[in-house]
Parts: sequence; C-alpha cells; structure tokens
Amino acid sequence: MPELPEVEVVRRGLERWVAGRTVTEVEVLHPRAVRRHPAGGADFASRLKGQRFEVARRRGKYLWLPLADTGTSVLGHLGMSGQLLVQPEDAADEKHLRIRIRFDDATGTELRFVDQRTFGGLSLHDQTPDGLPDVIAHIARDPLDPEFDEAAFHRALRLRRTTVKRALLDQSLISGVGNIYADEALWRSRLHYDRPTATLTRPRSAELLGHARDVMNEALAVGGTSFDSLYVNVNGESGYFDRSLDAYGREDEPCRRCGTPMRRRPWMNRSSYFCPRCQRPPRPSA
DNA sequence: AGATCGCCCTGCTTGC
DNA sequence: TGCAAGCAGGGCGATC
Repeated sequence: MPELPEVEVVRRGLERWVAGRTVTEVEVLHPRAVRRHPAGGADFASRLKGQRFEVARRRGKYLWLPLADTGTSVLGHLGMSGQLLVQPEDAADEKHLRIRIRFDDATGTELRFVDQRTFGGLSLHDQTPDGLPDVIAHIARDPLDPEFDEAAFHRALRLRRTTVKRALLDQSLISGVGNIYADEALWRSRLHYDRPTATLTRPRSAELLGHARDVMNEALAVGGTSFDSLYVNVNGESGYFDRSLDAYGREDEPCRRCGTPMRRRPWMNRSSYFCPRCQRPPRPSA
C-alpha cells in the first residue's frame, strides 16, 4: 500500500536509475495498466519509443517522467500494489508484470511496472504551463511540498461542510494522505475522524497538518512504510516502518498514550482506527 | 458545485 | 478440506 513516502522513494529511484535514458521498446502486457491512456496500449508504446526521460517528479501519490523536448510526460500511479522496478533485462518476468520499457543504452537494465491488483497504471499526457500532466491539474500540493499553501488549507477546512478525515483524503484539498496516515495524524492530534472541519480552530488544524507532515517525514526517513511484501521500491528492496504505527491496524491493542484498547470502525468502505478515550467523537450538532 | 457513494481488482484471511 | 464471503483501498465518475 504505497503512500506518499513510498512514492517519493520510488521517485528517487527513478531519478537515479532512469533519468536521461532513451526508450527503444515498450511492451504493454495488460490493458488495465494503461486504462488512463485513452488511445490504448499500442499508442502508448509507439509514442514513447525514441523519447528520453527527464528527472521524475511527484505530487501526492502521482509521479511522472517528463519526456525531453515534447511537452508531454509519462504519468504513473502505483494504486494499491504497483511497483516500478529496475531489473536486469534477463531477469525472469514477475507474475504480475504489466508494462516493460527497454532503453538504448548498455546498462542491461529495463524498467518494469508490476501490479497485482491493477489499481495503478501508466499513461501519457500533455503538460500544463506548470509542468504538471494535465489530468492531475486538480490535485492539490502535498504536505511535503515547500509551496503547500497552509493558509488556503485552513480556510478551506473552515468553509467545507464535511468531516476531518474526509477532508484529509480529499486530494483537491491536500494530496498524498491515504487511510493509514490519516489515522496516524488524527491519533497524534487527538481528533476523532468524524469531527466537522468547520469546528477546527486554526491552531488545531495547524497541529493536524504538522502531524501529517511528521508521520510522512518519519516514514520517508526509514524508506517508506510497508506491512506486506506488496510494496517494493524501485530497486526491488522492501521498505519498512521500523517504529510501528500508533493507530492503523491496532484494533484491541492498547493506545500508546493512555492504554485504552484501540477501536476499529467501518468507515466509507474502509476502516478507521482510533482511541476511544483520546479521540472523543464530536457531540451531535443540533 | 460541493458532498457522497459505488465501483474497479486480486489474493490473503476468516468462517462455516 | 473446500468453498465463499470478507477485507484491503485510491481515485474516478455518476448522482443528488
């Protein structure tokens, strides 16, 4: 389940191993992996051939590789289980290999997109004047972006008629926060997931944002979170989160602050983990 | 137009 | 032991 820190680890891997290389051959092995490329796999492959990758960029959980001198980029999202691997050309195909990209150099390695659950994919898009693939122009900056607009974020929280966890997962307000880190940031902030955003004072929302940023930076420092073998970084090494999570996945385990058993609640076809004592539900509004 | 919710997919886990 | 249901979940798009 790659979240923002894992995607950033992958971006760095791409920067190191793929930037500057020129594509000679593209194989699309599963149509779902290019479903965001409306013209289809053959078009994706032919348009990519001969192009040179520039340094990978990222916003939230999206990453993209600009193609030199074209005004276009290969946009990627890892979804639930996607991996971008730089592998020796003669390495056996992974079971869930979806896309293979070969290069014109003599390094003997190729780029592979591997994805078990096929929520992720690659596609080719024009760039906006900001250098963003046009289809993600609506995605907000993420908390690790130096240009993240904190004041605008706080204003939006006050104006929205929604609850705090929904807002954290709303990619048009703040990007890169998934279910896991949302629960972590809320636990650290002692906020219940159903708290209406309009009731958050500026200091409270600033604290929440700070915790979201801290969780991500800590995960980044150890190479990204990973609970299972699904997440592997660009070189095939598993990331890990040594200091285990405080909230997510800890149902019935003692809260690390107060010892109260943590709870899990079904929430939007997902789960929310929280401490019933530290994170009190909001009073029903009249 | 903001808010909500169903759907896409596969494999592991759980329960009968 | 085997099968089916449950669960994981980001983001898109339909709907109200």
